[in-house]
Amino acid sequence: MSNTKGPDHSRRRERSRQAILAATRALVAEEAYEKVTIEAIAARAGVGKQTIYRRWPSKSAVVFAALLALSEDADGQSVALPDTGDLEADLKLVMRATVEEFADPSFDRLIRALNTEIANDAALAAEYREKLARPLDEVKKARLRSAQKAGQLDADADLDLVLEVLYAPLFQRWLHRSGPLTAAYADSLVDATLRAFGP
Amino acid sequence: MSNTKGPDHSRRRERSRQAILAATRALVAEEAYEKVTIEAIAARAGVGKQTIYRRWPSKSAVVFAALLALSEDADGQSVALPDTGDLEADLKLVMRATVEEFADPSFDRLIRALNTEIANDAALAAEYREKLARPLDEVKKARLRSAQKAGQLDADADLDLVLEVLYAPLFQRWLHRSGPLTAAYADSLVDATLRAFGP
DNA sequence: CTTGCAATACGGACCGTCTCGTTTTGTTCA
DNA sequence: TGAACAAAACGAGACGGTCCGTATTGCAAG
Repeated sequence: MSNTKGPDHSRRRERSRQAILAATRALVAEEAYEKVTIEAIAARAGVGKQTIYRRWPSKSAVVFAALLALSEDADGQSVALPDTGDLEADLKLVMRATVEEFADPSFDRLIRALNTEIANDAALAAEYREKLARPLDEVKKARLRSAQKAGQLDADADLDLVLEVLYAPLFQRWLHRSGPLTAAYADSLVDATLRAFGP
Repeated sequence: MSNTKGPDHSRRRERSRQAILAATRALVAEEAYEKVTIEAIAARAGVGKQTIYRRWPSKSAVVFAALLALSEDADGQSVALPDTGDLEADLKLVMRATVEEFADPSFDRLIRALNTEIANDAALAAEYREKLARPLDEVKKARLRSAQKAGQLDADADLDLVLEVLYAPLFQRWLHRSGPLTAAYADSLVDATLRAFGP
């Protein structure tokens, strides 16, 4: 009954949408961020500027959507942390992997662009926390809760605080380029966190 | 003998320089950062654009110089942390003060602008570390060394790591607006840090 | 034959460069 | 001492360029 009028143009819409997001990711990953303009994205995507403005209100929103789509593709896939029963080993594995991610120039540029937009747009920051940061944090907190049950972590620990102490130093060192991101550094963050919140 | 040629026009130079830096600070503190343009700075300072470009190569450099001048004014003044002999009390005092600083809207905008520029300009980031971050870190590390001698902190602790664990969570929570910055939060960071690096 | 689109023209903001004529400053000489 | 001068830095703003966000147009997918 519903939607019986007119042909289904949603496929065109979806194709151009994907072209725009892919072009945005490509440009952000390879160019200096100030060269990533709406006009450049449109040209790269083979799309009129109006088609971009029809969907998103600003460059920030496009960049965010492009990265959000990335994480949604990977959905249901690796959304679980290892749980071998050894919290220290599992965390070191994850933190070392994180360090390696940040070493990839494309990833670096992507996250740097995202952070630039987020730092100056409170609404976008809220959407980032809701749709990107929080789900990831929940996965990590699930692993920490498992450790609490196993007696490897203080049962009264504030898990948000634990995650901050674990990740924020890494993030800041990366953002400000204030020191090398090595596996040893990842390990020392895990060690410090476990000393602070161990049983 | 040297420098006998040409009159000393440094007074004019210095006056316009100060006008530019003051105008930049005022604009960054009160406007949305994207409205802070070279043309706006020049107009506010009552100065030609060329006078700005004669001294600094980019808006980033002007903004950085404006904030650097601020910190150099306060030089030799409060460049020491309290040392009552009680590390926990002293750190909580300092961290609570930091939390309050971030609550000031002008300070918030200033530091947010600085971070935006720094995150996307490696050369500027290096200058920031050298001239702003490092001196402050040295002051903090001096207090930590005193605590090490007093047996209140692990003598083998990596003091850079201690500072990161202490400050980075606060910085990240502020940057991403991911939670409230309260005195209780400041205290809990000190507590966690001291558990991690205590004697 | 309708609807969404690519392409492109448009006015506006700001960029960074470039003249202008003016003001400040130090020097020279009456 | 002070009037005249030359050098330097300056305020103002014109300029061509890029990108913005909007509006129009003709075409192609459905």
